[in-house]
Formats: sequence, structure tokens, C-alpha cells
Amino acid sequence: MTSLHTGSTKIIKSSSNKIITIDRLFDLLLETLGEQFWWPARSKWELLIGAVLVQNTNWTNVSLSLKNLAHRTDFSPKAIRELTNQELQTLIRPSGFFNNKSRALEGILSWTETFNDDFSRLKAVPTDKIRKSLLQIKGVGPETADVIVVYLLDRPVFIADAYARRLFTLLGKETKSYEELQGIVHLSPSFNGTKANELHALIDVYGKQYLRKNTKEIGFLAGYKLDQLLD
DNA sequence: GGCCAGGACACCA
DNA sequence: TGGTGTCATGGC
Repeated sequence: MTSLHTGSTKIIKSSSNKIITIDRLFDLLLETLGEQFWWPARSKWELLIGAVLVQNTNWTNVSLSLKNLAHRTDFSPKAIRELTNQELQTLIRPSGFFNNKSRALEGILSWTETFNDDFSRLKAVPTDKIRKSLLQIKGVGPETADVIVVYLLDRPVFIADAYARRLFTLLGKETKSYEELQGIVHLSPSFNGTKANELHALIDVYGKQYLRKNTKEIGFLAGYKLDQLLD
């Protein structure tokens, strides 16, 4: 993994060599959309589970599954571990891919068991190490791992998801993979976990509105067209 | 009725 | 390592 928050140069260079800083992009997104207050969850357990369920799935479907889980387990890790895989699949059915996701959730709960379900024990563990351990769980890929690092552990990491890649393509930086974009975008020192959290939320909300697969018209950011953002 | 969603993985060349 | 098919539900 490349260093993501070590404060090297914070510029995004387009193919035409024009630049926009990640800080300016953040400011324009915030000005355009306002604060998003992600992640919608009342507990770290609900957040962790939602991070898996939302994979390639809209939040409406995830909410239905979360409601089922809340009713049955109150998101107690112990109660969820006591479910059979079949029962878990039934509860999370509305969010799809229940075969894969039930296995991933079981993997996550085995992972938290390694630190006695006590998130405070991760405080001294380096981000890279946590990320690697998460990636060993079947059903947890780079995006889910990073979402957990940012939203659960409040650490500054750039989440290079599909919307981010579409946005950066329009800004002149086309990339073919999650890792490639993540290697290009470096968060500035102004990004703590909270700001990285907000950046991802803003990019996704903007993306849903303007960067959907069949959207032809590209929206504006604080009055600028995307290509006008490049100085 | 088809497209899409806050991805990941197995399989193949 | 890079490209493609598969996993699945519910809303629009």
C-alpha cells in the first residue's frame, strides 16, 4: 500500500498538467452539498455491519437488513455469533449477495474477537496493519477495509471507490483500479479522520447525483464546471 | 421490464 | 495483473 496520509504533495495533476488540490476539491464539494453526517449508524457494530451490507447495494436495501438485525440481535456481537449462517442470511436477504455477505460478517466478527470486541485496543495498532488484517477476511476488499478504517477508527485514508474514480476521470485522472487512484490521491495534513469521512460522503453524494452510469450532463461544483476547476 | 446500487472474488489467459 | 462473469435484492 502506498502512504495515504503522510503529507506528501497534495495535488491532482490532470493529463494537461493542470492542477486542483484535494483541499479545494473538498471545499467546493462541501460548499455545494453541505455537511453529510455519515455514517448513519447508532453504534460501531451497526456501522461495521452496514459497511459490509452496502457493498454494491443501495442504502434503502441495507436499511431493511439493518432493521431485521436490530430487531433480532440489537447488533450485539454475541447475539449475532449465535445465529446460524442460515438465520443470518435470512435477516440480511434484502441487501442481496447474502451468501457472500453472511460469510463476510462472520469473518468480521471473528476479527473483532481477536481483540476481545474492544475497539479501543486497536488504538496503538498502525493503520497498515489493521488494513491488512481486514483484507484477509473473505468478502472484505480494499474499499470496505478503508471504510472501516475511516468510519470506525477515525483515521484519515482516501477511499478510492467507483464514484471517486468517475469524478477523477472527469478531472483528467483516469484510473483503472482502486489501488491506482489511491496511489495518486494523497490527503493533505489538514485531513483528520473526520475530514476524510466527510470527503468520502461528499464524493458519493455528489456521484449519486451527477456521476451515475448513464448520466450525460455533468453537474457543477459551487458554480464551476468540473473542467473549470483545473487551474 | 431493464437498469442500477456507498464491491468482492473466482476463473481465465 | 488485467479482463470478465457471478453473486441477489428492491426501487425507480
